[in-house]
Amino acid sequence: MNKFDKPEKILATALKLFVEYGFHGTPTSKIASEAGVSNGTLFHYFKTKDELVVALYTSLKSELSHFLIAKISETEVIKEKFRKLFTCSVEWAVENRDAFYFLQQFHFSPHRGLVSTEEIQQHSEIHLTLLQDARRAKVLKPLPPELIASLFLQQINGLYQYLTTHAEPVEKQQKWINDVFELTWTMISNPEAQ
Amino acid sequence: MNKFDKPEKILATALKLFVEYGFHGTPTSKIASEAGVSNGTLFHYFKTKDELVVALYTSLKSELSHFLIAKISETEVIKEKFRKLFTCSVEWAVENRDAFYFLQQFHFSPHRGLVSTEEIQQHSEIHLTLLQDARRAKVLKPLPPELIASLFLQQINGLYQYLTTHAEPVEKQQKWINDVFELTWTMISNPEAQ
DNA sequence: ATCTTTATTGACTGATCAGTCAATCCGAAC
DNA sequence: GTTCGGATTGACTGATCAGTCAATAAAGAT
Repeated sequence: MNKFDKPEKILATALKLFVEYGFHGTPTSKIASEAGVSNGTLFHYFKTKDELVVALYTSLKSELSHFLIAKISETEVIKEKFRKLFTCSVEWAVENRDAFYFLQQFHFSPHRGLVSTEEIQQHSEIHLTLLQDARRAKVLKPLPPELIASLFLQQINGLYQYLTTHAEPVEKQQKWINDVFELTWTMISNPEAQ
Repeated sequence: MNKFDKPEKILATALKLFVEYGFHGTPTSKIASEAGVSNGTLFHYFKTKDELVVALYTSLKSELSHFLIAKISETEVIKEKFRKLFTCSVEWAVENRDAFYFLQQFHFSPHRGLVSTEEIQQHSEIHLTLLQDARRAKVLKPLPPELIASLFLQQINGLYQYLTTHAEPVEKQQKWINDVFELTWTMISNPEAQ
């Protein structure tokens, strides 16, 4: 194995094990051995176990973030940007179940406090700017932006939950994703304007 | 302290500590000492730490469940039942932040597998029967019931998230709760029938 | 070729902690 | 007042595991 791959391999292995056994249930020794490196190497790249957990979180967050930014910049109309954001988020979540699950797991763990607020906000920058654009264009209901953001994100979550627990053919999945997006859009958009 | 209070006191203390430090970050010894009992007493009432975690989960779940059932049985019209279910869930969540947070934390932890599927379903019985009633009355959109349930639950979640991170006067909170319920209802209900 | 830095190893340690247990305590029953 | 079963205690243990370290190897640098 190329040395440059090792930290990546460690992160990938940690993800798999954390999702299966939790942070506590996964000893660093097991991560190291399953990743095919020695105990010491793991601590060479990540000073502590906590640092490894946080590194995994930021790595996945920015992966998702870049993926979404790339997809969204292709479109122009605001509603279509929202649609892209929605569908791509769900698709990424379903195709990277472990990663998406881990992000939730992390969110509801004390490790969350180890990530600075700025870093967290930097990753939801897309959502915020898109929301501001929509606000300026007056296409949104008169609700607090943060509330709209929260509802929007939880719709993605709800869909992820459903799709990962009910096996369905891909076309059906696509249909639900589009249907739920339309419902969500009706929910948050202002019928008066636009 | 009355001996009958001890298991309850242990559960309450565990809740507080689990939310603050996580399952792993909370030694049983700390739970015992903060609850004002000895190490041995804790293990007298709960054979293992895992059993304590699961006991806390089922205890909170059934507390919420009974609370909701009591509130809902007061009303008759289906939409009003949904409204009650929604508003009461959110209010309970906001007034029992730690408890609601813990339920999520538990949900995204390996402990989840320790609770039998039947037990989990038993606790969401209200949601399921209400959903079946609504289905029979044909007031819902033609989507899979589980998908509707998931979206409904995540709306509660999104609102909880917003309300717990943005301090607002109680009247405002009430307004958002009602507004979001109406939005949710429009989202899941069939405008044709009713 | 020599020197310096960085990567890698795995045996080791010190601390932590879940769970045990023998001993006491307490209250209820009769 | 004696008996008996559960409640309570806290010191103790065996196992686990995060993180160290001294030694070795490999990779660059000049």
